[in-house]
Amino acid sequence: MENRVTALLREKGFKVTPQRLAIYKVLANSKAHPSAENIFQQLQPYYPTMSLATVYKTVEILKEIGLIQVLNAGEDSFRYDADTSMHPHIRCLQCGRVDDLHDIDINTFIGQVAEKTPYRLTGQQFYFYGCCPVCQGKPAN
Amino acid sequence: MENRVTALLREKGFKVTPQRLAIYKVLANSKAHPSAENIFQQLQPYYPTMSLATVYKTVEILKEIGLIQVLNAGEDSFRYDADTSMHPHIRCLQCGRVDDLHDIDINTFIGQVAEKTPYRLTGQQFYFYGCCPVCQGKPAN
DNA sequence: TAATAACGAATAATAGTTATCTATTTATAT
DNA sequence: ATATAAATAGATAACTATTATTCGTTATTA
Repeated sequence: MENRVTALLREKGFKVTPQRLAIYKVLANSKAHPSAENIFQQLQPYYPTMSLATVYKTVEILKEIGLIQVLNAGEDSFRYDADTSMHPHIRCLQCGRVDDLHDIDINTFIGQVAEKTPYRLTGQQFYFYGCCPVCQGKPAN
Repeated sequence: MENRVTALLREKGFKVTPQRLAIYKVLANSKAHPSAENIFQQLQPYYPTMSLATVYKTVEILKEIGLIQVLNAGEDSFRYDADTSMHPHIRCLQCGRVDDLHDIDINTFIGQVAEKTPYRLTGQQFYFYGCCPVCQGKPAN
């Protein structure tokens, strides 16, 4: 799996560095859709000299070569997801966690839009909002 | 229509000011989903002393009392929409315009998600991306 | 019309992100 | 392995959207 990243970076003319592999690995091993700040903090113990700018530059590259997707779930910062398959996301308005929604048929929905809009479609993002199971047990803030 | 806004502001304990009515009117008369900066510029000729902070505070209030909805179509700024009905949006990746998508059945899609997720759903936003009819005629940038 | 609570404008502050600069590191060909 | 050229990482400054603060002004209510 690390080879695939290495190969793709080289193929697209980017150099392979430990930082880039580490940042991708954080995303590949997480289902929490971390933000740049988040990735930075997770790597801090292992790469104490790495700067936040490096994280931003790297996720930009990873997005460009199609290894990750960028999420904008109405927060003040972006999140990143190594699962590039097309799937909706859901955010808990109480605790802020963002989860994947899998096994949902999105194709009929997309097909419907494709039929009706004069746009040529190239992509889409679906965001749901609500209260996660954990927070349903807590008193509403 | 202006009476509805006036009444709702008062009812919720907010004062009715010319600036607030003007900002709402800009949104109500537009299908372009303007940003705060945009609203500010449109009102500049008529309210030359109005500050951008006033626009931000006002859209926050308008959102709170349910007169508008806030869009986050993956740009660096938010957009505002006086059409609070639940409808998907589509953004042209070339020129940046954002259009409404109407007459789309979103309920089966939402129903499907409601069934599968353990979250309690409270809302959703659907964003499509592509190339608008105008830009399809232009050379790709 | 007076009292009071909220507001608008100006400004400063904040936060996320991007640009710049230079020493260092990677890739490639010897 | 090593030298070389190109790209990168880190530090820092800059930038932009948004939010907070302050104070004179205005809308509401009686």
